[in-house]
Amino acid sequence: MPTPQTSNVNSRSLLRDDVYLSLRDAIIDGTFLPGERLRDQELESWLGVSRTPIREALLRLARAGLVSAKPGRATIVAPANPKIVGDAQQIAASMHELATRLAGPAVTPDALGAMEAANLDFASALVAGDIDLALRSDDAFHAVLTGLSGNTMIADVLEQATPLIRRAERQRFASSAGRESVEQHRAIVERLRAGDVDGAAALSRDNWMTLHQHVDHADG
Amino acid sequence: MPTPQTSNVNSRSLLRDDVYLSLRDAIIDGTFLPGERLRDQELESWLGVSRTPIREALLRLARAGLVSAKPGRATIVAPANPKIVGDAQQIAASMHELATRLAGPAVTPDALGAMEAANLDFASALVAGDIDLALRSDDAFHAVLTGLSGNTMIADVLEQATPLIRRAERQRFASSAGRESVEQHRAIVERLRAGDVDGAAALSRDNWMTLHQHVDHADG
DNA sequence: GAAGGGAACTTGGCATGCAATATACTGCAC
DNA sequence: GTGCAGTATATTGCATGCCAAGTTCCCTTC
Repeated sequence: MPTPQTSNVNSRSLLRDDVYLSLRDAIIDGTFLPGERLRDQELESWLGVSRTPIREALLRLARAGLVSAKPGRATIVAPANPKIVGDAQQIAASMHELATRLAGPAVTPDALGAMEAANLDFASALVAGDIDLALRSDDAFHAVLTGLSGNTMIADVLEQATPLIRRAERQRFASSAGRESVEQHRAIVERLRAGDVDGAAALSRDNWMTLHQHVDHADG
Repeated sequence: MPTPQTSNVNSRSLLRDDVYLSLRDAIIDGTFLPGERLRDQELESWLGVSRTPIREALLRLARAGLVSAKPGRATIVAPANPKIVGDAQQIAASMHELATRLAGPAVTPDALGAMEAANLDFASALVAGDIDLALRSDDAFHAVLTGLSGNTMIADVLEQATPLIRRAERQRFASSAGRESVEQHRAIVERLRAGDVDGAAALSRDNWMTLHQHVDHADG
């Protein structure tokens, strides 16, 4: 469990954001299992903060689909629902397709280099079986394009849709899916280098939809 | 200004949701102007509820980009930024394109009839100059497809991206843009009726991007 | 012994009080 | 007169208390 950092006062960090990140990561990495009840009081003593920032964070998590809050009854970690994960991946695929299309004209050799570097990290992390690093490298790869797109809302939507996907991926991460992704990443960079923005955008979408197929067979 | 409904107790309606809707509509219809300060205390006496549900609603509005919260300083209505509105419209266009593509196979004659009816309401509302009814009819038109898509997250994302667009549209609603939309709606229904899902999806996207052009010249 | 009802406990939603910080104003010095 | 510093106020973030709704368990009754 990550220690809550309450001593960081210079950047005016908000407790509710820290709590959100802590809970989000805990749900993604399986510290809190699907269906598990999240009692305010437990989280209160767990994170060392009051109920207010915790409830604000839980509201965000509920909107992201990671927790399911039944007013007056209970707040539980959202059960792993393949249908919902598929929905989230369709959203993510559309966003990455859009980001790639928008980033196309702004792509520089440096950006392509960064993407290749992230893809290499991704590949070696897969070989080493380091799922954590693999997912972070995957994020880094796509973050190049979302950043270059110039549309800041894309990141907001993705930040809302991706956690659900990540949790499912982590639960059953088929290395074959990862290896396919490495090849798809390479193809995206190649298309961008060739100036084929439409092709790169389609590949970005496919990249997120093919991952979907592996998750689709999961059942919580 | 809408009167706050606090007497509705039968359906376990949450105060924070009522507050969110009230504030959202007030910002969209110009009751609260861009840059205007939103003091918790004022809203407290305004809506007749405590600060807690108000702050929870403001957090949602901040994530939707309708309010800009500077921690410890002030919370203001987000200034009308054409760039941000354009970003939101790219998101909305992608979502509607995706929804149309997904809804394609599930489209029924009844659904097409509902869309045509909504489009007629939309057209007559434009003629009558009833912007409120026009926007609601436009929503009803597209809601048919988002509902048929089977992807519930699409509605969530749209509910987050659309208010920004609606506010801008309302500020300077060129009736010409509306008339173009009527024709585009008709074309979408026609393509769906002909079984051309790809064409309908492309038109759905274009429909939201062309609206964008009219908003783009606005400046807050 | 089983089923129904009621009471107590659990839990989350809402209200309110406290603390910290940013801004603005005022007073003093140069 | 201007610039800086100190203080006061206003406003948000955080903590806590209260209340209603739901669930569970036990007691009573058939």
